[in-house]
Amino acid sequence: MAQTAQGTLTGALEDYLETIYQVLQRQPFARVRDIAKAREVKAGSVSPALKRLADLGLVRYVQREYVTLTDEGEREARRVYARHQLLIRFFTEILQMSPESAERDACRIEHSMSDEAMDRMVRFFEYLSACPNSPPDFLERFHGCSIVHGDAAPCPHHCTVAEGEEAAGGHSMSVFEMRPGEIGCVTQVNAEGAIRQRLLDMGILPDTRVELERVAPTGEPVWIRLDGSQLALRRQEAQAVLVNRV
Amino acid sequence: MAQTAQGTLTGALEDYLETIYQVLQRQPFARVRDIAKAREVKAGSVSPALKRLADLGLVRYVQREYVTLTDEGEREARRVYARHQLLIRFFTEILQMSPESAERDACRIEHSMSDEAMDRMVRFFEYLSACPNSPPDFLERFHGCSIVHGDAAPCPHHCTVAEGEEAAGGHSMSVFEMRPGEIGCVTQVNAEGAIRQRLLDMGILPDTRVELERVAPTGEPVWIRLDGSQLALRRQEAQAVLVNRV
DNA sequence: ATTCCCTGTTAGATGGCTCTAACAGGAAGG
DNA sequence: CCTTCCTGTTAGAGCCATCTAACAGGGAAT
Repeated sequence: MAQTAQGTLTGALEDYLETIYQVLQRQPFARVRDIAKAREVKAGSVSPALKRLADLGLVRYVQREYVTLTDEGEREARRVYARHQLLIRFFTEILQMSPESAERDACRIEHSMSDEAMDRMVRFFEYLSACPNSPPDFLERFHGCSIVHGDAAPCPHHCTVAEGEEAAGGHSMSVFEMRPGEIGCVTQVNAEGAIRQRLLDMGILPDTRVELERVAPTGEPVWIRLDGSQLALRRQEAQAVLVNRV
Repeated sequence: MAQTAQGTLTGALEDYLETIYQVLQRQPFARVRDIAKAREVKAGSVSPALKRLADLGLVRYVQREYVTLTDEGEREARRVYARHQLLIRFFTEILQMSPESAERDACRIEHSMSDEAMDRMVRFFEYLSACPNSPPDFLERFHGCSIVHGDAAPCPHHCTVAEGEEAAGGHSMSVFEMRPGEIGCVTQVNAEGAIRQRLLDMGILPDTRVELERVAPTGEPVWIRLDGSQLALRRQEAQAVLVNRV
């Protein structure tokens, strides 16, 4: 995909390495078949990959024999696997993603994540579980909030303390209630499923500035300006975007 | 890199789309040169990419003329760009990564992130800023904790309330203080820089189970078992890994 | 011993992404 | 008018990753 220096450990090779590592944790040997099956790839693709890994000194590979990792290969495999595990935990335990999505995303992101990202993500976990100064029930509160488990009604707390927010400086309302020329700062996208995804994909994210340009005479398509581009929202969409007036 | 159905919007093409979108936000026109410069790619690589984007109906592209996005192209570009912005904010505002790393990681991850991951990440922001039930000073406390701004000494709170943790069930100590056969659950990797990274790369992450196997007579290399593999830790490393006895 | 099957290797093809180098088109200037 | 320069296109090459299909080697069954 991107340009890579030749003879480099590429994303796919990291994947092979990780796969071999995982196979060797379950079995005392790793055959081409096992690797092909685990990676959902044909056997014909595995051989050349092993050859390249052997050239890089990460794998001991005698044709038609079992595959083993060198010390450096195992170190590298552990490195990738550690990222994998960390991402899985972050996606499932913190963000509450489904195991399937977490696995899929982790498999792809583990290869393009910087050391720094890993470092900071670990600190997040450390903070939550090891720092006595952290709110002890943070995750429970987060996951119990209706914002998070999507199928519930809009956050009741949010509605009941709307006056509190107004006191704090902004007016809480939906884009549908804005007047032409008004500017709002998005606080929440109060919708589920396809509508929510459509709004997020448009770039309507928390803390984004939205200006209402005009409303169609029938009231139905609402035109907003965001990042310099114009977007049309249907009634249902406009009502779902909660903002603070600024 | 991976197998892609032909005629598909691939990661690199998404990148071109996003680049065009960004260029068009600054300028009223997008030339091949602008795109090449922004993507740090030679002009010769841009032409065929534009041709493919035009075939997909995402770009209007007349040879030697300016490039513009079709409606669908702009929608797609906004989608990718929204992910980009979200990741940037997450990396910098939550995880406190440097702007450079955040930018680099976001550029690569934005193409391989599921809708679900985006959804849940947005909910995290929404929870922090819109749910009155969330700890209002969560980020301040998190970022103020010595676990997070790495160069500081080990978290003072952590040390002073060690008895509290013991009362909660586990003994807090370092791997260096463990006895052979003992099993510990990692709570914190109390090191910085290369040592920290090395430990994380080995898979020593929060909530990982570590068994102490044996200590060299000189006390210096400590052998541990983790996920079924043996690892050697130097004194400094073993002392940095804080665990709860289980 | 011969045959069959399972496994792994190799060769050839496809597609993506990039580069370099050669070439084309147009505008400005002599 | 011709030259020069800037820009963009094209062709050819390299690398990666995958597939399919043909082939090789070894063990087991006949």
